[in-house]
Amino acid sequence: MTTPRQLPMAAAPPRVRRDAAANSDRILAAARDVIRCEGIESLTMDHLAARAGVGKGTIFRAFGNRSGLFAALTDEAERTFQQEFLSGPPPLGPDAPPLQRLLAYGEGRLRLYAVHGPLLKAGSQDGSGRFDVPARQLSATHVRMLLRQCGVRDNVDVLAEMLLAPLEPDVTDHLLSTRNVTLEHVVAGWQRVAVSLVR
Amino acid sequence: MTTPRQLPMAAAPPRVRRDAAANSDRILAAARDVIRCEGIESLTMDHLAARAGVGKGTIFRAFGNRSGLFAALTDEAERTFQQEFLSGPPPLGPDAPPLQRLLAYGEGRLRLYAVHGPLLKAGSQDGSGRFDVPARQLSATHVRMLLRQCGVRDNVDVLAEMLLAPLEPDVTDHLLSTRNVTLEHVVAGWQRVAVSLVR
DNA sequence: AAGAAAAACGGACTATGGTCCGTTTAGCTC
DNA sequence: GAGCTAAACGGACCATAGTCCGTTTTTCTT
Repeated sequence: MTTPRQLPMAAAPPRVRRDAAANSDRILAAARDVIRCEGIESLTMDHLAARAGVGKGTIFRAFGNRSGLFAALTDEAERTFQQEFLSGPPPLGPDAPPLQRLLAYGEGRLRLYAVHGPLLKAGSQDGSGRFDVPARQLSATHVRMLLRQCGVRDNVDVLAEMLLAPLEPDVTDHLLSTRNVTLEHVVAGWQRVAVSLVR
Repeated sequence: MTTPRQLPMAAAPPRVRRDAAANSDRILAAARDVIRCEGIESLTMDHLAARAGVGKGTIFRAFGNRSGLFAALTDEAERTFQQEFLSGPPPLGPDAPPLQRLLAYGEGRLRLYAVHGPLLKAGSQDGSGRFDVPARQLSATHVRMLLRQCGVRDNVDVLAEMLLAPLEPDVTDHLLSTRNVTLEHVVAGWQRVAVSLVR
């Protein structure tokens, strides 16, 4: 993240103690285990601490809060997706034209839901703080850049949020569960909004 | 409220006991009082119960949960807005052309935030259940209707949600507080999305 | 007006996310 | 390897939303 770009040996890399790393791993493993065996609604912090053989404080020290834990559970997929849209091949990566990249971004984000649906839903921040997560900020920056590259000049900050808001997991969840709609419909709808906005 | 439109004596009107009604009023009054004097973050259920001179169970019996309480606090403004877009004068009401109504709807919804911002923010349902509130369903139905009247034929369910999602209070709150943006910018951005979608 | 049935009351109780701080341990220095 | 320091640990503790059920009150019936 904030690793210095300079000489690798300078500027104190904040060493991670081995017990801390090991505990984080055990917590994540236990969390996946609980989710698989008992369902996501059984994943309380107390239960998880007991299951991982760890104090509750350790979980909060490692992940900050419940949302941080869920973020960590989906971190690998998120990082992969970030790599793809930052430096991967077309249509997500920088070698594709900007509109194509934008459409691919939305589709990718929505399909992430299809894979990690319950996780994302359970982990979505409760109101405040949802926007402060680094991954979300990166996404916002990315969409703003693509909008500019598509020729949008005015009000880019606002328009980017207008495009990002419908990508939140609960929107897709609602559409899929209560209206007669498939993920393909959601993708197509979002892309239609994006195309017409840029055109 | 839910007074029957038909013959008053038919269809068992579920009588509201007088003590219940009085307590609801006292709770709402106490809530506004606490918010005004001590700030919205001091409005815990225990505190409110003590302040209203009422048991905590009474609050939950009357409003269901914390979100229900906040919904009740903004109920009057919400009902007024509903009246306006269902049967009021143009540009919100049925005598205006559909696109104009749609733009006015978005603006009205966003300006509601300017008035009741903290309330709406604090009361916004925590993830699940946000879509099941009657007011939200009415809004969704309204936007779907307007989209159809604007000539949108395909995927109306999805497109309506794409337009509704950015109207959630936390989006506006984020834009206003962290980016250099005014409510007018938010309104203009949303309207641009709506116009380009329909065109 | 008295009695009965249904509804509402209230506050102790539960569940759960998150904090605090005295104790333990990893990793560095000599 | 002994000792030191900063970091991590862990579980008691706190705050708060929401539930439960014995008690009280309203309102209907006769």
